[in-house]
Amino acid sequence: MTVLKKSEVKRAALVKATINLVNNQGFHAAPMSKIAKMANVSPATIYLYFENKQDMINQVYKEVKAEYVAFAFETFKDDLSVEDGFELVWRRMAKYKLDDIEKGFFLSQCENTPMIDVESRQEGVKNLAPLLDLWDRGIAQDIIKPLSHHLLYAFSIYPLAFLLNAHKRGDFKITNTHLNDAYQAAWASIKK
Amino acid sequence: MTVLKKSEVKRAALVKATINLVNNQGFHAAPMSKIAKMANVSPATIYLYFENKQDMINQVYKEVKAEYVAFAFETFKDDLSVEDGFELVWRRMAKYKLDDIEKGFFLSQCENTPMIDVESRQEGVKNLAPLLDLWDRGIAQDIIKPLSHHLLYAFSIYPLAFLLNAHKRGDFKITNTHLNDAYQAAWASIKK
Amino acid sequence: MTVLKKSEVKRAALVKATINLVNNQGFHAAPMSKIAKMANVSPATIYLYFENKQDMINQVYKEVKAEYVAFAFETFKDDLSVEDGFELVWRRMAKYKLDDIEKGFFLSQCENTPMIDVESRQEGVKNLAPLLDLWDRGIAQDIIKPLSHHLLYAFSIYPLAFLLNAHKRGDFKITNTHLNDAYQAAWASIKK
Amino acid sequence: MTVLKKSEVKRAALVKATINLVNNQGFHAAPMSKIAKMANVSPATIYLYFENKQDMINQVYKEVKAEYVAFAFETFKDDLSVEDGFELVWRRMAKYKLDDIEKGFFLSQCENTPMIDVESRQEGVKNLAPLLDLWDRGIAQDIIKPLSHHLLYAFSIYPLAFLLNAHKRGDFKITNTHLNDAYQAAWASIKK
DNA sequence: TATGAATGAGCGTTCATTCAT
DNA sequence: AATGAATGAACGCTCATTCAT
Repeated sequence: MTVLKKSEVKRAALVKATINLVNNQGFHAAPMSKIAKMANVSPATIYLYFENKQDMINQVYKEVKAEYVAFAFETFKDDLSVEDGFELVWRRMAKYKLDDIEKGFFLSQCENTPMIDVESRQEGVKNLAPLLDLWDRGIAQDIIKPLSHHLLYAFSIYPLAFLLNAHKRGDFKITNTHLNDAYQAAWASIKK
Repeated sequence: MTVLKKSEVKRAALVKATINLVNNQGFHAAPMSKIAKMANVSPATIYLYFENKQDMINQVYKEVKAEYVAFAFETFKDDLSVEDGFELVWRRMAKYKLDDIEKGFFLSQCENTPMIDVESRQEGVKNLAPLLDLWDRGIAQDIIKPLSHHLLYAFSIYPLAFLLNAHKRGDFKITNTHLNDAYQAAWASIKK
Repeated sequence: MTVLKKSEVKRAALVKATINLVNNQGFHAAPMSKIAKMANVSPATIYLYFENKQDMINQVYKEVKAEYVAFAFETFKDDLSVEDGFELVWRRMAKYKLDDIEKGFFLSQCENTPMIDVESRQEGVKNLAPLLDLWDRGIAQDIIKPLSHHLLYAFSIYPLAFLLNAHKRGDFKITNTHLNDAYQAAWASIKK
Repeated sequence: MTVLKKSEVKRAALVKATINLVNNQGFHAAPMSKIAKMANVSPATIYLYFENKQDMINQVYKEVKAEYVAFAFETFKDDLSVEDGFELVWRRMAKYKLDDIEKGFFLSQCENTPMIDVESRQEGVKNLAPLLDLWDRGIAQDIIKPLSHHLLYAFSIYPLAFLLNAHKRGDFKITNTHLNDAYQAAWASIKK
């Protein structure tokens, strides 16, 4: 509607190009010049939208993470039972990552790298609040083991990243059966 | 008479420096010049021990991975029951990573990065054979769920990487209790 | 309106610097950094105009060679007699090299070096076509010895390079008399 | 016979390796380490025989040049007629270069490069004294044109370098007929 | 005499970033 | 808002040379 619209297009192209390039060869093989070329803009244009490369990576991370979490919780409602709620969220997380492998893989790569700064990572975690609340409810109801959120996350959510990586590398094809098995394993690991 | 050739000392210093620098800032922030400086050698010396940077990273990865797996299986015996065997290996894996956080974290970082080439990764996986055999035995004995090795690994072993990263980042202190809880979760996720 | 884009100025400066440095110390003593400095640009700027050092040398060679040949044939016409045509071209070749000793010497240095790739050299030779045609005409008219073009070139044109080198080195000053003598020798060597 | 003998072998191997490598890719592609490897000695050993790379190249040049000239004049006698003497020397020069193409090509490459220092080049020229004397005799006898030695050399000897280069590059195969033609051209260019 | 290990300096090249328009 | 040209700094790596034995 406004003049800004055009810029949104360019920004989106830059974000997409960044994800694409980082995925294919890692951060070190995603130079600004290539990102610019893939997004069909001048290198200088990048700096109209982002402060620098660090900032760009972090913004892209935060955006994708936010989109991911939003999708995961979109149909979630507080009145669901703990188990139903967890399964719903878990399956939507898996769905998001499998439906948009590029973004899913990008998130996985960011999970362990020091390129994402502390603040961005914390902001990413904050979005998970509804899940943590659900876990706390489950713990209170004696349905879920009374463990640290870190442990619950490590065993029920984090494994998806590994499966996705193996899937993307071609080592392992995630079928529907695998997905069901995986959910069962996730739930088994945290349920009381 | 064990003679430590000077070269082995330098090589070890280089390996250590590589792990250290990669851990602190990621691969892209571990230039050869810094690695050399940290290892107290000339940049040119690196190339007496490694073909190039790629080769260096991969060799370091393979060495650490081999050491890690060797440690994990050191006291393992085939006549252990499936559950005892798994717990033994799991706890030694955790112990290795916690005792030498630097190496543990380095392995985590390597898990997802495209800097490690396919061949090195596969060699790393090959070392896990005894664990896979144990799982197969467990499946045959109806003790462990009949799942793909990828799934078993994702839920019972991979979560350790997440906990270690959080620990290293200072988000989360891994206590003995956590470790026991974690083992319970790992076992719960794969046991029938 | 002839607009000299800034870039053409820089490119020309780079070409000039390359010729200059290669002449003074040979290819191995003409590092990109020195070339950049002499041309008053950043090292990185070179790569906006040339793909790499090889490409640069070859482009410079081809340009100078083309300029040289263009000059040599500028006033040549097909209706000249064989002898007049040859003398004209020969003298203009000599004039070009003596008027711009730097370029002349550069061409000499390129004549024998493996730094010039096969393709560039062949392109350089292609430009000589009118001279080869003239020789063929001379052979047909029984004015010139029926020799391979290589032989005709070796004895009538190539010697200029030697004289130029000696001149540049200061061993030998090429006077007008020398030039006339040289032409006589060149003609004597190929005329029937 | 003496201890020196062994070193002569190594020295000779180094000289040969230098010629070989310089020929194949030019000076810039003949690093000391490769030369050492090809001569089956340690890089450090080179410095027992030569002061540094410059010195090495120059010594090799001087040696080959001396050998070449010695061969050329070996059967030459002062009582030969000017024309017979010239033909004899010319043909032996050609023979040397064609019989040992490696050395012949090496000399050609040295002819124009600034890598050979002034002193070495002059020493190379000094060896040609008998030829220059012959020319002077020819001039006195009114058989040869009264030209500067530089001119006589440029037209009667230097062309061989061009033919050899073309031959080595594979552009042009020097046959016996070509050789005879070449001699005729050489003589024609300088004879009165 | 001879070496393999080691090196500082410097190579060709690329990078994230900025400038002039 | 957008750019292509330009850049200083730094990269991975190689070189001629020296050192310890």
